[in-house]
Amino acid sequence: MRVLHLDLDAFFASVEQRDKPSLRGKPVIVGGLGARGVVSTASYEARVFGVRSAMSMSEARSRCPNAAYLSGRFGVYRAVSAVVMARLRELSPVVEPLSLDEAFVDLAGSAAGVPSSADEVRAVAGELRSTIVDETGVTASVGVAASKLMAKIASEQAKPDGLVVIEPGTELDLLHPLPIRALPGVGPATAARLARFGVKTIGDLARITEPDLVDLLGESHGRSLHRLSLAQDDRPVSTDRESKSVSVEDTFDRDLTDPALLAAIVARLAERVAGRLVKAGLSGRTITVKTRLHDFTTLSRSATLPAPADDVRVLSRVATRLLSDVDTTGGVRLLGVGVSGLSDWVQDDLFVTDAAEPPAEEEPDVQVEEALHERPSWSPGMDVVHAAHGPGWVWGSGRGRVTVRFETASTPPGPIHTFAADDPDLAPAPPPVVPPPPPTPKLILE
DNA sequence: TCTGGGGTCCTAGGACCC
DNA sequence: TCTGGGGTCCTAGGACCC
Repeated sequence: MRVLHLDLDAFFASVEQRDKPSLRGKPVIVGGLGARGVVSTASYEARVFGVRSAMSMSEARSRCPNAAYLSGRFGVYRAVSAVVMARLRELSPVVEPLSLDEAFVDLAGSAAGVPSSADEVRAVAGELRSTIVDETGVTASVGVAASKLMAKIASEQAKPDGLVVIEPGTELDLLHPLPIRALPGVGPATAARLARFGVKTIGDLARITEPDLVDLLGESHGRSLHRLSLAQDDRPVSTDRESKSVSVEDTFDRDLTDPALLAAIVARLAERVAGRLVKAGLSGRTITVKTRLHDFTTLSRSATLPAPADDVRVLSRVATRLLSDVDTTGGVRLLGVGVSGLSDWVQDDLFVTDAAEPPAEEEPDVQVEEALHERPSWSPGMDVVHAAHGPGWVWGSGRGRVTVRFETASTPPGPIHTFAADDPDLAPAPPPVVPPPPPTPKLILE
């Protein structure tokens, strides 16, 4: 009984009810309020009406028209979450957050050591739960068991606002009657596949031999589910998980078709990704553009650079080039830009101390040049122009016209103005104006 | 008005190398 | 001379999780 799993109950909705007493005891639904929003969290009062996470808001509204619909205040949720995580770290430094509202704790990392009896576990977990309610005003469900798997199953059983401790040796009694969907890693597709073989419960699953499961689900998935079905789980609680990708995506209220507009949007998404990379001190080699078409088919196009980049211009150029490989004529409902293959060093650093490196210095420019040659003369989101209104970004282009938004990194957003493509007023900006602002110099010490 | 946004991990095929 | 075998990297897609 060394692993503790904590899950805050209907977290976002609970925070809203805490801060707005008129919402207490009432159905509260937090999610996207736009035309294509989905439910992020439904309070327990809303769940009575069948409202669930990931359900479309339109369905939620028809099931529960009288609920309070809120878009969410993520800054507040982050702050509450930080308080909770801090309490967990007092219990043991070995904490693995899974999201804002969920974390594992390895109690073996605590100064007090692993609680030796179930009573002791109950005392520790009970105190934790009451501290959290006192300090944050939201309730937590807690599970404690010998492994991550069983701790998570236990906290699920404990919901809402409860505590379940699984004593060693009793795991299979609890696990085997549960539906296979209760196992982490069994989603709709895997459940449907297993159902065709009459596998409904975790106990059914445990009776399938490992080779059969591997045949059915593949090497990795088959092996791991076989082990989990027998409550065999030695995955460690790991504190320092480095992020592997950074991405940004937007779903539009209606499908978009204008190629110039799509290109401009991809360029802005690339800017947002670049901003987050720079802020985190990261750069990445592989750039991916995600496109969801009108019929929900999802395509991705990616390109890998010779060296990691975090530069807006590089990311924008590559992303728009990747988008141009996709047939968007039928309409696009979502665009996204992501960067993976991350490094925590920045290639164009001003002070590179290791003189032996790098040939990487030149190579990204080759990519940039290539990308440039494949694009029209005015590139949304990338080219900066200097016209009657002052400096601005090219926001859209095509069909003989160019849309300019008068804004640069150093000026606030200005008006959007449309020019004829051959308008003499439309001149490339002098080089010094080109954003982004110079990054603050970083010194590589190692 | 069906179906968000941020991630992780896996698979499969092809290129390329030894 | 008629066909290996393993490893790595890259791309695209898909399942899954919160």
